[in-house]
Amino acid sequence: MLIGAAAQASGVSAKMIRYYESIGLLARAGRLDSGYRDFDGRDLHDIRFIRRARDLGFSIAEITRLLALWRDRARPSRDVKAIAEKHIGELERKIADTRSMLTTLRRLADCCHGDARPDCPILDDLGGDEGNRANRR
Amino acid sequence: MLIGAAAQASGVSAKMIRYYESIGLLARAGRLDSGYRDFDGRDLHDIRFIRRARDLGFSIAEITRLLALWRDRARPSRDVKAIAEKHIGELERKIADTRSMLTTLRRLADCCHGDARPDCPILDDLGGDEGNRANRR
DNA sequence: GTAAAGCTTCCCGCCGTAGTAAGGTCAAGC
DNA sequence: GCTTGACCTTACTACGGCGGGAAGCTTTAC
Repeated sequence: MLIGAAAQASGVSAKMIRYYESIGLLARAGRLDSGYRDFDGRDLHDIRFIRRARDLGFSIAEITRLLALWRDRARPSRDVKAIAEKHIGELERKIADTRSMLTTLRRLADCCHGDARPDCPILDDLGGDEGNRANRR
Repeated sequence: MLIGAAAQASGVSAKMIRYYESIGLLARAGRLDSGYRDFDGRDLHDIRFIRRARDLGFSIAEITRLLALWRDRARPSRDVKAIAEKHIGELERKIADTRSMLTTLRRLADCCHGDARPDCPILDDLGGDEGNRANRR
């Protein structure tokens, strides 16, 4: 299976497959006489694993650990769960951060006429004096 | 006012102030005979503006436009509001994406014993056959 | 025989930030 | 005057995850 087919089958671009190999996330694939990479089922599995893990927002470093655990038949599920829960915490924090931006922004946008006049509470907040600023956090 | 004081007063690192100047987001600051940058009130205002806009998640490109609007006394607030609302949409999308990861991850983590045994629905999902995969979206 | 599609490596870009190195400047204290 | 240390300067590197493209080789199809 050539890299294009593996890309097609996994939803990961050929570019990224090479990249993952280069950073050691994927094992070095076998090569044909031509020098072309030749992927087998195991390789494809790993690529799909990476793809799914990235869809869940795991970082490359986390995926490295997850893949190692996957390969380890004697892994304690505790270790996997710990990684997942740490990531869950990060996602929750990210949502909270984004939501607080959103709250502020929506309040400001709601107060803005949005017409031809120059007065704008959004700019007042960004550029403005401390007194008039909306509560930011 | 030297760059260190401006950094202190704005909460933006000296590094980033130089960077913002280098990309044209900030006007080139005046210089003392020594070559040191010399920031005045206007400069400091802009730096603080940038800081607040970044706290709200605006990109550099958006801040460039927002700063230009701020400087334009004849701006239509409509333009400002449009930028804000576009950004609100992006934040909402980001939250939705993150939340859907979170939902899947939480379901998987809840099913994982998290003990010494190797069985793990999280790894099953990531590496597993299609049949057993949790509903991902 | 030739064209096109696919592969190879290598290098550059993005965004926003941090670090580090090698040097100039300035104020304080001896 | 001289040293010390804090501060400034530019210039380069790196990060995470990609994407783009050049220049060249291989394979397939007609």
